[in-house]
Amino acid sequence: MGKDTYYLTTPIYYVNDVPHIGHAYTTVAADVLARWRRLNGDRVHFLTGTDEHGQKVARAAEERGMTPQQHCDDILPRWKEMLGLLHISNDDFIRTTEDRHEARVQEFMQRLYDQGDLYKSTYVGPYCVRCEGYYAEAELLEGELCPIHRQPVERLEQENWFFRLSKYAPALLDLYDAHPGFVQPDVRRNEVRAFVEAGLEDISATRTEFSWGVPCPWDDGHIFYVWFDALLNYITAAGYGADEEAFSRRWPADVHLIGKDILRFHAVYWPAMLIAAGVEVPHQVYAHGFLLVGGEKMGKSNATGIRPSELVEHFGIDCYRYYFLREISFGQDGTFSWESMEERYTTDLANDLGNLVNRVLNMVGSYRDGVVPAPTGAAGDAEAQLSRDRETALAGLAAFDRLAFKKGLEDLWQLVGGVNRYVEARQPWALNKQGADDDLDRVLYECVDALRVIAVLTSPVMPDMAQSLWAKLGLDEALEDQRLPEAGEPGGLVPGVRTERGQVLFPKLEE
RNA sequence: GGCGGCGUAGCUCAGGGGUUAGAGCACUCGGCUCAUAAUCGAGUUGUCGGUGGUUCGAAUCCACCCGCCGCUACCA
Repeated sequence: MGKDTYYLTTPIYYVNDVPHIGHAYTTVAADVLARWRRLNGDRVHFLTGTDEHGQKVARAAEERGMTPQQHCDDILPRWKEMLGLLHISNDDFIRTTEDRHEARVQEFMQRLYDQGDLYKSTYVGPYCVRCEGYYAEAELLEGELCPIHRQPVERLEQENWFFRLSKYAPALLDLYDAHPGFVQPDVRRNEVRAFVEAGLEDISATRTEFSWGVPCPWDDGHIFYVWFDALLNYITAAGYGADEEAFSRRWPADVHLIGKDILRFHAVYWPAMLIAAGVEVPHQVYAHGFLLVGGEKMGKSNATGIRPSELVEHFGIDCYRYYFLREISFGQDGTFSWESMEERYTTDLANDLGNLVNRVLNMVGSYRDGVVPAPTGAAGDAEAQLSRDRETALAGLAAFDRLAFKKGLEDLWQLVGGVNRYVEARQPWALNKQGADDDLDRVLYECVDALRVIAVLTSPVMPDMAQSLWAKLGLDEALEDQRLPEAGEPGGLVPGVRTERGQVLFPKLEE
């Protein structure tokens, strides 16, 4: 069995973090991409999960008087709640503390060890005695101080197993050059390439100063460095070493969606590990930008200031999902603000889309008792223009495959605006007064048929709204059974269906 | 310091050697009245960061300068 599945992943989230709009951003984008591929008929496997090992987790657990496992189990629901809140359609959820993961990690690392890619050496790093742990240089405060105790750290040596990363630098450079799409966007690829070209050092792959991790099978007292453990989730969850058939259908992953802060691990360490083990590398690592809040980088301090649940409560889940993808170019940093979210809600969703649905269904209701008529009147210039707008939307949405969500949504709104313009051009209220029944039938049919297409095309981004809209149209088939390109073609609507005006979509926000 | 990127309308941004520089939002005027005072049309605003250069011609290429940002390894 060869690969036949579109496999995409989010990072696995560190349990100690509190879910904030940054995590939600990556996850929603991945979900939209997953739903988009399903809409196009792909078999999709969408993975997310939690990263549960490491010293910080062990410390946090200790402070709470729990075992690390208890601590993780206790916090896990927060992350699962986020997925529920955002209506994420992941097919699997991996925890790095699961047996299916740990056993495969050990096998993978054993393989690297057996073939000589791991060797014992001495790691020297800044160590805080009171923390009983090492820090990254970047974490230290001014003057080599421990960030917690504000006391000088000392250089301490530790015997570790090192991964021969340097050996794979040429292979990595070949990879970046042969597959420019491996790291995206281009800026990020350039960074990664420059980093590797400057020369790689081998990296330590095990730790001994604490024990909360996957045990090293050939050397008691060593556990694997959490990044080796964490990155491997992408293959352990896909069936590596356990279900070779499933694995071969999914791997290599089509895309790992990540934030740019973890680019190096995904674009350097990860492919090097895979190349070493003789496993194919993923097709793409896509690093999106940061969300800025009030002009500042999202950090631990202001991250908790805006909770996804707060925004979902105020704007609704559909607007939440729509806003971040429409407002910000996915590969670049972008600014979140309450005001811009209100603006998107009001202009794009309430005025353009919600009102369009309402005005169309109201006319079908008053002129034809809610029943969609057959398009009897002749089609002319207005219909041709509407058709072009539909083409624009369909062609434009393909931008989603490049993770250019903003561009795709812009083009999709060309159709929303197009239907509004079409209504203005044909003035169904005038046709009704004149008793031009055939023409009116044509217009109403075209409008509802376009709404049908809009429901289909918006469904990856706003699945709830799309479902409500679909229900209003009274169609027999299920929305989730719709597939492109057929469902995007004109005339797919069967005359005679009974529409229901119902509740307005995206009612105006309260002041 | 090195490498890379950015600086275009009030705001967010697109474009990228060639006729009068674009989009959305905001704003102004007009039309319509089916609709969530929604919608549709028309219109206003720019020394395209600065200086110099290449060119018949530069916002678009080059150099330098100013301002901002990213990467420059073992927290995740």
